[in-house]
Amino acid sequence: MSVQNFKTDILEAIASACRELGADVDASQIALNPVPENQFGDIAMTCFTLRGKLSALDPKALNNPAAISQALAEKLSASPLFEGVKACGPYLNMAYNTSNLAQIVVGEILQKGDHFGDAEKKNKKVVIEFSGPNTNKPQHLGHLRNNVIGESMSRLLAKSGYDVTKVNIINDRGVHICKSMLVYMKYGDGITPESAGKKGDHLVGDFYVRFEKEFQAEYKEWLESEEGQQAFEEYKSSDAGKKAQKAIDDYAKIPEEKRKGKAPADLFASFKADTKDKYFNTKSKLGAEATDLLVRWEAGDPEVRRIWKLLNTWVIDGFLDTYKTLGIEFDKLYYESNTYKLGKDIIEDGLKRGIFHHLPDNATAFDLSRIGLSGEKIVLRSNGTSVYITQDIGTAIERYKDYAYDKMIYVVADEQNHHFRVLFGILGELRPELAGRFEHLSYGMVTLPNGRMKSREGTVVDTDDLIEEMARLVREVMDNKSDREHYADADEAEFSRRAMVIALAALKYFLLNITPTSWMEFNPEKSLDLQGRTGAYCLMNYARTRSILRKAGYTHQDSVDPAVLAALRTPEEKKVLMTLMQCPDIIKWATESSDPAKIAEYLFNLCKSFAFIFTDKAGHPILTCEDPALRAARLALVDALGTVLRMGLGLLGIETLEEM
RNA sequence: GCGCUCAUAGCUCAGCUGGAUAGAGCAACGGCCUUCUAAGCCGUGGGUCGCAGGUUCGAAUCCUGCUGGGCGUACCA
Repeated sequence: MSVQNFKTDILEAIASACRELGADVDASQIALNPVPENQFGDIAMTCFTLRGKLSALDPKALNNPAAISQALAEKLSASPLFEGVKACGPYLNMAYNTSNLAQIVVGEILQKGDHFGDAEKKNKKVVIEFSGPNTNKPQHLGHLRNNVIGESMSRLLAKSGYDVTKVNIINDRGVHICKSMLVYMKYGDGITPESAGKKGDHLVGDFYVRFEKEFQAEYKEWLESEEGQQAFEEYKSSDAGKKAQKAIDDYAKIPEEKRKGKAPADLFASFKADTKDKYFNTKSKLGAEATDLLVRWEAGDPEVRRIWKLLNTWVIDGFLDTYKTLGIEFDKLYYESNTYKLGKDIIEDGLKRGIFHHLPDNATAFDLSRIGLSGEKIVLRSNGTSVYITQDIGTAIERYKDYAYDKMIYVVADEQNHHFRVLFGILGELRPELAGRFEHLSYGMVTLPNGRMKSREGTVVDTDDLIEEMARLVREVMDNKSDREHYADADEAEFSRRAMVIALAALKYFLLNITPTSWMEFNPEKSLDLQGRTGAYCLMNYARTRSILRKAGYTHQDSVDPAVLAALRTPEEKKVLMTLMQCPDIIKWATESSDPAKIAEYLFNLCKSFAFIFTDKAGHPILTCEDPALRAARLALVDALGTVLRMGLGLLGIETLEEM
């Protein structure tokens, strides 16, 4: 008997009771709900939907949910599956037979171990792309959210029976990396990560920051120059300028007490923002130098390529370090420098097939009304060069050649929702057989208490720094613990290993605890917490299970005498059993809804159900339990719970500790 | 302007595809370390689910309108 069969049996018993009362009901149509606290039973069926269906009932009862519930309760009361069935108004409430539940749930978990909850192999290939860093600066908190979501989804998909391939696309080409290269060439003076004592990605990030600083200075000087002032005058009378002025005027008209939201930027500030790119591309000396590097890179200039290669190696080594710390490995790294030319021939082919068309200036475009959107999307510029979407089209099709995927998932922030709608729409037109295989796993931004992270304002939270800070905080808590005897036989290396495991657990749990689609706030003061619903709490409860089992001299057995397990029967034990039983459904649900937060929430609930028992030494003694059968049953329960906890944390990419 | 999206406790977030008295963590307050790890356990207070309608036996959940945020609407990536 497995948990799955048990659930099927219950649905079948209810369906059968319905049939006996004259309704044509199939078990698969029955939906059960949890029962609110303080109500009888564990699981309930709502009887409104059965109105008029139980033809065996007398006419007065036929449309009365309470009567229907009552009739079904009478039919089911003899079932050995339940220790009680009760009609509570229109609800049919059922209480599981606890001993039976214990035998089924604990029995299956002990037997399957970490494979508890595994779905059957689906023989479907999923390629999941995540991380996608740029090689001009280190990864920040936003990337970290992407990384942990991607990793967790990969594990969930594998657990759910898919054949998963994890890929990363490194954006190692473009004007952004040229900016860092330029600073290195101008001021680098032969510096290396070793000589600077820095990770390569951080060093190159410093170059990038230096570029932005120099550029801002140059831009400021221009803005103050006669030419800049004149451009400002022109801006004032331009459409963009008038629009900005109107926003400012409109805001000023609102009475002060009624003003909501942010005030619009002043006219000069909006001019400054509006003109920055134009200045970079047409006036700036530094801009010209960076763009020149890009041109030389594309032409294959050996010196530019050498420096590019050098810096990229530094950065990517830095990224690999960070991935290693995070416990993330990719099956394949794609590099944009190898893929950016892909897609052009596919566009040419699509043009011949009438999917794309030329605009008057010779640019190639896709008519978005073909996919229910409006406007046109340029897929090749008038000069014939690629845009962002061109290479995405090429890469998706190239990857199909590599992996013949049934599904291709892109873990990318929600600011690109529209881009992916367009991309998937175009791919569906180009390759109808691939339509429906693409999914954008869209996630929200991580904000700070005062808004979005802005590199210009230096408010970006760096991933490596954050991990280090978290580990430091964990270490502080460890060092201040009152019961240090638990660490007695650990050495310094073991301390710091544990601190790192806990720190990563805390960060990953924090990021995964919130539904990916929601934007989330990171508050440096409050978010680095080890109390309450956190990764540390889950790890601690796992360590508690291990500690008890160690002290009991317990050794895991794949099967335990059902008669022993039948000793479990308190409401709190039942709560644990019922939570354990949910596990496979939660995994399925989290996978289907692309939401690791459902696992995070589940694990917290599981821990809480155990924490009560663990601390209730008087009511639920385990080690000190005098009844040998009950002691054995509780130890088996602790083993089962620890197993599910370890497996579930694994789905979040969180490693456990035997002691903490 | 148009498209997408969000609005739930003081704060950060859940709410299982319409079900019973809307939950958790943090923060506040009160208990609990001679006994299985106090990074803990137990308890108390705190919500007209943005507003107004509609559908339904039943709405935080579905529909419409409104208000207010956010993102997008590039021959940038």
